[in-house]
Amino acid sequence: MKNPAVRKPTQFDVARKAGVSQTTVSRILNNSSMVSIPEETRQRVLLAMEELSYIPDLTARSLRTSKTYTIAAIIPDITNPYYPTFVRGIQDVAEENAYDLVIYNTDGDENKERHSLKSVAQNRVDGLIVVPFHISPEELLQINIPTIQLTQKPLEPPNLDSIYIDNVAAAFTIVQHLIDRGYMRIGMIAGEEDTPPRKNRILGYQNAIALHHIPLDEVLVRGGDFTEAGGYVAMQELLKVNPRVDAVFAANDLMAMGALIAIREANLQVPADIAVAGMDDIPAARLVCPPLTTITQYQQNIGRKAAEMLFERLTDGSVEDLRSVEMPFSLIVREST
Amino acid sequence: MKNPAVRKPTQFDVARKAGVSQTTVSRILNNSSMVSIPEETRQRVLLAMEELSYIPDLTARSLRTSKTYTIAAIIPDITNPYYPTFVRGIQDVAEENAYDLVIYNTDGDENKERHSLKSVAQNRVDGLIVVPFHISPEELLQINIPTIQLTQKPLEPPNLDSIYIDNVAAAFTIVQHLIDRGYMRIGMIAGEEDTPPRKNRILGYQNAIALHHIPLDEVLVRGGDFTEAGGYVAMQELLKVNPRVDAVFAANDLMAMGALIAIREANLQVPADIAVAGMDDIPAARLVCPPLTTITQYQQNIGRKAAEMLFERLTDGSVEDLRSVEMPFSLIVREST
DNA sequence: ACGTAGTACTAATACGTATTCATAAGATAA
DNA sequence: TTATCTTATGAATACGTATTAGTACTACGT
Repeated sequence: MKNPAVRKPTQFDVARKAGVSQTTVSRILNNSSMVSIPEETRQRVLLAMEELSYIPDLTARSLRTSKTYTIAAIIPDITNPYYPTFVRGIQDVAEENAYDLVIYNTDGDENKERHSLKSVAQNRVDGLIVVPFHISPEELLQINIPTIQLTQKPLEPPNLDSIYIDNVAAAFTIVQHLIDRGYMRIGMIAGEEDTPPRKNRILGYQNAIALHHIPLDEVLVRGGDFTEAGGYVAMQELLKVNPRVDAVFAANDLMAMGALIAIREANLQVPADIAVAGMDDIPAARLVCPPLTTITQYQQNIGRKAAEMLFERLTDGSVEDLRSVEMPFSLIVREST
Repeated sequence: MKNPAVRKPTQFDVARKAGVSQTTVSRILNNSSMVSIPEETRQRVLLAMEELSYIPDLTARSLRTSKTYTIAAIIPDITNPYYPTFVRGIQDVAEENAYDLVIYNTDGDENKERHSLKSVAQNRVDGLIVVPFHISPEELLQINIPTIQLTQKPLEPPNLDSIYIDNVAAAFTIVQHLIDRGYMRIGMIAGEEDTPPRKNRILGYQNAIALHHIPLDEVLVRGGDFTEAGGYVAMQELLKVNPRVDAVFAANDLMAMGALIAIREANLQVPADIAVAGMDDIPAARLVCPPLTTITQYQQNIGRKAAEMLFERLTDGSVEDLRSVEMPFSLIVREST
């Protein structure tokens, strides 16, 4: 499989073959315009490279230039349908810039987040895009590489570039939609404790409820861990606690889908008996039945934008002001409400 | 954001601070058991590291040791729901081995596949897991690093480690299931031309059809590009070409879901009028309606196994025989058939 | 008393590259 | 003709680490 006998050719090998110095080879590779090289020599060297099938060693190059041509993304879980599109957005931009992407999954776990950061700090990457659940901006600042954060709102104070959607407004929008539709007893499945999305989405929910003097009762429930199973359990609890609930807002689509199943098992109809709204517009949202009303965040765009901001930092280097970019969301009404 | 003034501390800085040589620092870091270091010295050095918040430079380390502690995965598209779980399996094993993972998306495009390979060849990674659509084993051998391939069947000749599920048998199994259920006019949505999965799944389909002397007609259709949209169009064509079709086997779940939509729009019932079966058991498969009968490949296990095989090569180094590992699949019967 | 065997270190080097500094030959200017 | 400027090239070095090849110094057996 691996042939240890043959050493990979280096610039020295190419140089010897072409009858020039390693310096010249390097110059041709990077076509340094500072220095003139006759076409004849250039061709001779290129030919030698070809014949030896020389491939530059990125590691050595990195050591010399302090550039790894790699960026990192720290996300909770690629298995959560929210993230593949987000990551793909990042990756496309990375590729356009001839960069690689390494991915860390933290499962929203504090230790894993820290661990990922440590890895990133070892000069492995030139830049970082992170979806922080527990890590503070201060910790991110410490590792001292260009970083873009996905946050829930503008950073205060803004000590790091960030990109966010207004989760409070988004949650408000979808609950408002439920109210407009005439639903009055609106429960919420809120997701895991101590996570940033949970807090803001609850806030938006409460704002909408308060604004319309809707009887709040005690319909607010925690919903597991942003998974479908969590949503399923939470919905069962909701139905037990308050059987009169006529609509449910789940803090993400996965939980909304779990809720759909729980409702079906309770022999109730969606949306006739209970309306269900989710959030994120994951690909499956339009495929379940009934198709899910939700909020799209245009994840791929967020990924792209984050990466673009990062590369501006990487290439431009001009330390402009820190930016906090708000991204749009929009309501997608389908048949579940 | 980035403070260029402060140079990151190196082993030399630590050494100076602790009053020892850089050699000693390196020894302590790698706790080379070949050499004895008194506890007192060790503590002094560790303290110095702590105070300077020294972090080893992976790039330099890589150059010296020729190990990058990174592996690569080349896959078609992380946005295709088949792959996140597969990747997660790889990543979990990588993490257990303190390795990072970099991901390349090829979109099944030949140029992008080649391009990813080039990147991998630059000594960026210690090993590679690849889902090849167009790349030949010979090309993979050329880059001369430990590689595990996800294939459709045992390699012939086996010049590279591979892991596969028996796609022919899997397709046969699910078509057999349709036949058992009494369906007689079974169409297939086969996926993109010139792709390995397509060929084998068609073969399995044909085997089952042939075995039972089922009238074949001309119900076999190409189905776009393994996407839901492709499945949608293909199903429409199928219905037009042969309105009497009473079951459809789609070569993956995404296309099956597209088919479900096309069928719904034609005012037909699943499975009463037409049964639909997919393949892959992506997470959404059980959430659509009706829930999809399909074949699971246990993608996460495949990812894990591939990574484990890779790390055996990486750590053990003993060039054992090449392996071709078959992974299990199983039929999951839901309400769509 | 003297060789031998640890013990506790260090100096020097190599990994493959990009870059700075230097140089020799030819071209141009004076 | 001589001084200066280009052009074309190379030698030497640094990036930060792991490792090889020493070097003192102490302990110990005989």
